[in-house]
Amino acid sequence: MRRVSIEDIARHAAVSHSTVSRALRGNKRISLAVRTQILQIANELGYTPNAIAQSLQQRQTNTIGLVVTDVADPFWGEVVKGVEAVSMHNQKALFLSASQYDPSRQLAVIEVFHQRRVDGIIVGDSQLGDAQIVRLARIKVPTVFLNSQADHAYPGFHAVGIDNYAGGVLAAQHLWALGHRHLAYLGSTKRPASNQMRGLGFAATLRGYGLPANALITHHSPSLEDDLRIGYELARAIDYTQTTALFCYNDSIALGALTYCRSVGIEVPAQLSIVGFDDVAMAQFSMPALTTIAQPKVALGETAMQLLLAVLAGQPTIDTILTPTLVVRQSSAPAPKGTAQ
Amino acid sequence: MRRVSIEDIARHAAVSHSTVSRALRGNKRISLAVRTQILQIANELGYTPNAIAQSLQQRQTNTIGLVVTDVADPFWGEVVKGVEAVSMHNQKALFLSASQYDPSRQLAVIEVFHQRRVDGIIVGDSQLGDAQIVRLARIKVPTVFLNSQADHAYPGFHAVGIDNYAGGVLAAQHLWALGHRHLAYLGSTKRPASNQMRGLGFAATLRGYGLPANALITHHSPSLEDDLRIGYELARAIDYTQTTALFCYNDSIALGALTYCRSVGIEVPAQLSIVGFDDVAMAQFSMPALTTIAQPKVALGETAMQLLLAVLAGQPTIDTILTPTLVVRQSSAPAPKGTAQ
DNA sequence: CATAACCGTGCACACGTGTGCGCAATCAAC
DNA sequence: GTTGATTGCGCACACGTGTGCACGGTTATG
Repeated sequence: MRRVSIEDIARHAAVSHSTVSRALRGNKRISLAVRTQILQIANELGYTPNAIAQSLQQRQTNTIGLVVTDVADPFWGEVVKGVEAVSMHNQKALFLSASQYDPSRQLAVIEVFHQRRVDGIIVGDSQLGDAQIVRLARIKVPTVFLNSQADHAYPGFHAVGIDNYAGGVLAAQHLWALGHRHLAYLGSTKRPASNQMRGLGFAATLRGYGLPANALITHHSPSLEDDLRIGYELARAIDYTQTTALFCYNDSIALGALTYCRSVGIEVPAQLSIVGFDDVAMAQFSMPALTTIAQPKVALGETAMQLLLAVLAGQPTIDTILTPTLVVRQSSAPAPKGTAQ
Repeated sequence: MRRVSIEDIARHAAVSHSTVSRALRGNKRISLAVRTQILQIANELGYTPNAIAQSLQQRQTNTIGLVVTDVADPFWGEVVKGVEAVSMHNQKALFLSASQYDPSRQLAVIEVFHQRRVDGIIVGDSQLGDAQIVRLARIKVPTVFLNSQADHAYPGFHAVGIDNYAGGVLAAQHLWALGHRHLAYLGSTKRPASNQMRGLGFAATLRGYGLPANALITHHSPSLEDDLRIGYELARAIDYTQTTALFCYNDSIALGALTYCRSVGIEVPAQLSIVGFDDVAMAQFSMPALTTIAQPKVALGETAMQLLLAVLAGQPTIDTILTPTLVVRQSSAPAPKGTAQ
């Protein structure tokens, strides 16, 4: 039942465990004859190095922890994919945990990671409050925040994210250019910061164009339900005798809204334009295909992991803010005639 | 820079590290006075137990490894969610890795897990060949296969999955009852075993009803591309002057097919019925909402993890096969008149 | 009062690995 | 033949934790 260790190999080869260790690591001071013999014995015995013992010795685990809000969310699925790919490629094992949008659970997960002595941590969609951050800062584990919902400006903390405000601006420019003059923003209370920035960029841009304040409606769902359902419910609350365009916090909400529209016979995009956010895989295959503000999701994950690796290597780093892009598809079109002011 | 250990606490409390260890673990033999003092010092010093050292000592890491084909796939996202939830709830940390449908990479990941001395492994969608399985069997780590693509009958190997054949039967019964007499199956070559069973259950049932062989077409995409795109391409190859119903390997393929149909003006379900498989979140929000064979995805992940925990606890276990269910929505309807033979 | 029972704590080892230092043997140089 | 350098390997320790055993001290018992 016991696993084979370098000690066992040493016994078979009639040498000390030190010699075996050096031979396996390719140390030059071990003679070729002994080295090849040891390698062969190791192979015969089916030796697998014990990473736990190595970690203890080296005070480094080659392990990183990733905490996201929900693995089943298509957005985070892609982010995780990016993180995992870079992580794997650099021989780091990846701990994954989900916080279910619960800040206290987010912190709990991080502390478990710390117990496991991960070399670094990536926190997706951080919703940690100040008190929790202070607690976190004490453990001094290099941490990268990915699309954080707050500014965490501490030494040892780094960030990767996208420019949510710019995303809101893009949506506003697009819809304004199409002639829409009564619009609504369907937001998410689960992610307060990014929600606010997207809405702000959207609203400020429209107001800059001269849109009166009462021509822009903002709705946020208070619930923690599935985003698709939230979109469905929020869309139901809109007065479509006026509103001709929806900008949604994300694609799931947009798709939920789209579903509502089709169920009550509102034609998209003829009567109503809908713009989403994220560009999840499904967005290009919905009917009509969804116009959306695309986040480079996989790149976001990759960048976060690369940033963390750079931090671990002691290289100087700077926080990264990626820029979203407008992807025009079929869910947005010129405003119906007679609706412009 | 060094982390605080029980040795440090011992020095502050003027006791030995043994006493500290026992105090922290609540050993009855330590006096209350000493215990409370030690706990306080530990708190002040910001002590966090070193799980690595504990793992080495206990020869158990409280860690499990999960390998799936693609984290960004909505199906696996939900499965991972289930695994993670149970794992977390039982104080086990979860290593996650993706194999990208590459069997050799799947094996490589497993060996990394073994190096890390995980207590158990869950392999999703296993595509390991016999040689690889033999190799795997040598390391003797309790392993659960989840929706495996092959029979891996070895001691220490367990399995959780769904009855793919029964799923095919359900689809056939449903479409036959609606009067469809010319049908097609759109399959996936990426998952040979489940693909075959779903197709077989479908075909055998139809043949049992008396459907002639040439009235059932089967298409498999050879590529490893995105499933949505595969569905789009496969749907394009069908002759719709005859075929009135599609049964698809999974929902992504079905949604891809649906997209194709709408792009060329084929009305679903009036002209064509489509049935998917999996019941991903998106299925209920597509237009029309997708009739599908539902897999209990989260339950699948939960069950796999619970089975693994039972194995680790030395309890007797039996492999589990969950049953899929038919979910009727709007993408399936009676066959158009005049098409029945 | 002597002995036994019990309670609280420390010593020492184990888990598996890597490495600084020393030591013996071989070899080259003068 | 002595010295010095070089090569190949083992000893011993460290990483942080848990635990069997022993040991000293206190209390109960006869």
